[in-house]
Parts: sequence; structure tokens; C-alpha cells
Amino acid sequence: MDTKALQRLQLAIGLERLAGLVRNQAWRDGSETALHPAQRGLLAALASEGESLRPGELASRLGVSAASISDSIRAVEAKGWVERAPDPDDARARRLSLTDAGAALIAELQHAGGGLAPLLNALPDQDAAAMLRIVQLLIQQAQVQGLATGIRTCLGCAYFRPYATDDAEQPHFCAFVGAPFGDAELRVDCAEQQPQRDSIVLANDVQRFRDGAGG
Amino acid sequence: MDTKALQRLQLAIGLERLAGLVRNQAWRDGSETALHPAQRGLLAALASEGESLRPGELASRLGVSAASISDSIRAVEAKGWVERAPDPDDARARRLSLTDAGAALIAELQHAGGGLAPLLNALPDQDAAAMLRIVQLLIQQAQVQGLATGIRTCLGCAYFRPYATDDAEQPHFCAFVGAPFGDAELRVDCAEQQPQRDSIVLANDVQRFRDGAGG
DNA sequence: AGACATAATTAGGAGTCCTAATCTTTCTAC
DNA sequence: GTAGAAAGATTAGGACTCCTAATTATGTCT
Repeated sequence: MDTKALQRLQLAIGLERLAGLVRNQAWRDGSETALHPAQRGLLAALASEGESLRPGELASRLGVSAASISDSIRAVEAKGWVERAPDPDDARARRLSLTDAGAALIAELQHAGGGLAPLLNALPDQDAAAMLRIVQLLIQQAQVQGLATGIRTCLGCAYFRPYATDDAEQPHFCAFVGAPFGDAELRVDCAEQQPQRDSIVLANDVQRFRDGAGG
Repeated sequence: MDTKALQRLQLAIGLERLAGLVRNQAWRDGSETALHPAQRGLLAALASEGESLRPGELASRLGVSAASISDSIRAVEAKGWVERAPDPDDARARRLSLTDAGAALIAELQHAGGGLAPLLNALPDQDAAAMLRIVQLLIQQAQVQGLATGIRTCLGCAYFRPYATDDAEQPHFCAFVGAPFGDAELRVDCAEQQPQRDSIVLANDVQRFRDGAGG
């Protein structure tokens, strides 16, 4: 096996174990309020949205099937953290929103940082920024393959202009907020994200983003 | 929320989604042989070991409880991929080994690369190497917190000498194989790994590894 | 020999996922 | 305007991953 293949295999093993860590171990911090990532993600999505969401939106946001989100909704509804209401615009649909208890819980969890935060806080700033950029690349690649289509990253956003400035510290530009920014401010879940209609449009810029050095 | 906290939150969200991708979506590639990460990890551990393993070793290697590994063993045994035999040295224990069918399956899966490989192959070499280094840091941090104790990384190895050479390309040194190497050759699952007895010993070197630049 | 520790398993339960089927409502052609 | 297709949500059924606690058998130490 050549060096590159070995490297990718090691990376795959590492990511696999990290993923297992995230979904099986790290969230069980022993506290009363420990919550499985699926349920936490559901509450977090509602909290970040501020508004109510429909089950279908939630499913695509979280990357699971409609049937699965229905299961998770039942679980968090039974615990009194979300409410279902009919959708005034579409009688087929429902609107989900956080109860006060649910809002308080997710706020507390995000403030406390959760099981993964201690790992990430231990990361040097430079590595955290690098990781954020790499995560964008991986997610974008997943989107190209039809996975993870609901994730609202900068790299998949119509407003994103990678390496559009001359400033090495803040090389990117967001056409929505009209401001330059750097790798450290990249977003993985941006409420203002506008999915690119045509992924070809930014192909060149994305290439530069891939190269990482602004080249 | 300050910039740093926001960044870590975005990173947490991104890793969370990536973890979900790995464990829920990416492995379902539509092929007949698609295998859940838990079962694949079990077979891969046996394959990389070459020898038979005991359930307990497997459990610590994969970071799940003994009861959970028992479940997974039942599943792969029912499919004819592993065999259980009594352990000659300890009548309480069992030895697990791959059947021919199991060995063929895992070899095929690893050759094909699996669901995650296309994402990783799309990553520029430099980013893959950076990622490998960061993954080591995250896993080491997890180990410090008592999670993921069974993962055999360079950073947790008694033979590892980070930044022990003057060569910027191959700054690290492995005292087991007696050779210098770079970030791209870091191992996440090394059969020769010898866990450090005292994590204090290499504290200074690890600090340099954290800083990333060999400084 | 007695006490304790260790290896593995089972029992029981929560919960995440999936596909397929069902029901209702809305959209789209004719 | 109405028939048929499409879309939103749910249920049914099933595989499976996890856990803790209890159980059984075997080792080890004094």
C-alpha cells in the first residue's frame, strides 16, 4: 500500500473513531441533562432557527429520513421539550417549536459546551481554524455526493467569496453581511446561507479554497 | 458570544454532522456488502491484528462496553464472518477470529475504500496531513478525559518522539522502527504502539506537537 | 479455603436508523 | 372542475447499537 493510501486509511480510522466518540461516548457526561446527539441536534436546530420548523425541514437539516425525525420528535415531545401545532399555510404539515423547558435546556447545554467542547477547547486556535476549513471541504464533498445536503456551510453558499480580498488575515468575503472574514469565522450552520443553485459558478474560487493558501 | 466561542461551536456542529454522516449515511453505499461502522470496525480490528482477539480487547479497542461488543459479535457471528473458540490460556475467555468469508469481506471493503474514502481522497495532501495531526490531538485529549482509551495513536505511544529531528519534512521519530517521519505518516491504529505509562514524561514534546510548527 | 477480581454473557430497555405502506392535502393537467 | 400525481407526515415492522445490572464461571491472592 502506498503512502497516500495508508494515510487516507489512517485518517478514515481516526475519523471513524472520533465519530463513534461523538455519538456514543462523549455526550454521556454523567449529568442529568445529557442528551443523545440526535435529540440535541433537533433542539439546537429549533433554537438556532428561532422560529418553528416543519418535520421535513428538520429532517433535511439533520440528514435523516422523515420517518427517523418522526421518531426523534416523539421522544423529545414526550419529554416536554417541543410542541407540535398545525401549520396554518398547509394542512398537511405541522410546525414544531420549543417549549420553555426545551429552550432552557438547549441554552444550558450550549452554554455548558457539552461533551465535545473540552476536546475542541484544547485545540490551538490555528488548528481549530484549519479544522474548520477542512470540515467545510469534507461537507462540501459530501454534498457533491448527495449526502448532507441540508448543511448550511459557507462553502455551499451563494454569498461566499473565497479569497476575494487582499488581506491574508481575512481573505474571504460574505456578500450577505458585506464583510471580509478569515478561516476562523467560517460557518457550518449559518441562518443566512443561500444554497448555490449552480455549483459550477464558484468552481474556480472553490479550487483556490481547496488549495488553502489563497493561491 | 465571542469569536473564539463561536468558532468552537461551529466546529462542534460541523464535527457532529460529520460524525452523523459517518455513522448514519456514508456507510450505506447501496452495495450488498455495506456494513455498519460497528461491525466493520470489529472485522477491521481482527484483520489488522492478524491474530485472534478476546472480546474484552475488542471492546477497549473500539471504545464500547463489554455488553455492546457481545451484541456486535453475535451479529457478525450469525453472518458467518467470525468464529469463537475457547482461550487455551484462560477458561473464562474466548478467542475471536475471522472466518475466510470475514477476511475476504473486510479485505474487499478496505480495498473499495468504503463510504468515507471518496471524501478523504478529495482532500489535498497537505490538508490530509494537517487533519491527521489534529485528529491525534483530539484523540489524545479524549484519552486524557478517559474516553477512547483503546486507540493506538503515535501521540499516545512510548516510542514517539515528536520534533526530534532537524528535518522539517520528517520532524518526528519512531523509536520502534528507528526512523524519522512526517505528519503524513502519523498512525491512528498502530500495531506496534506501546501506551505511555506516564503521560507526564513527554509533556514538553507534546506541547511542541500541539503548537504544530515544531517550535 | 475464602474473598475478591476478571471475562463474558444475558436480560431488559431506550433509542436511532431504515424501507414500505398509509393517510391527507395540495398541486397540476386536462 | 376533477382525476391523478406529488408532497408532508406518520405508523408498522425490523435490524441494530448502545447502556446498566445481574449472572455464571474461572483466576488469583492471602
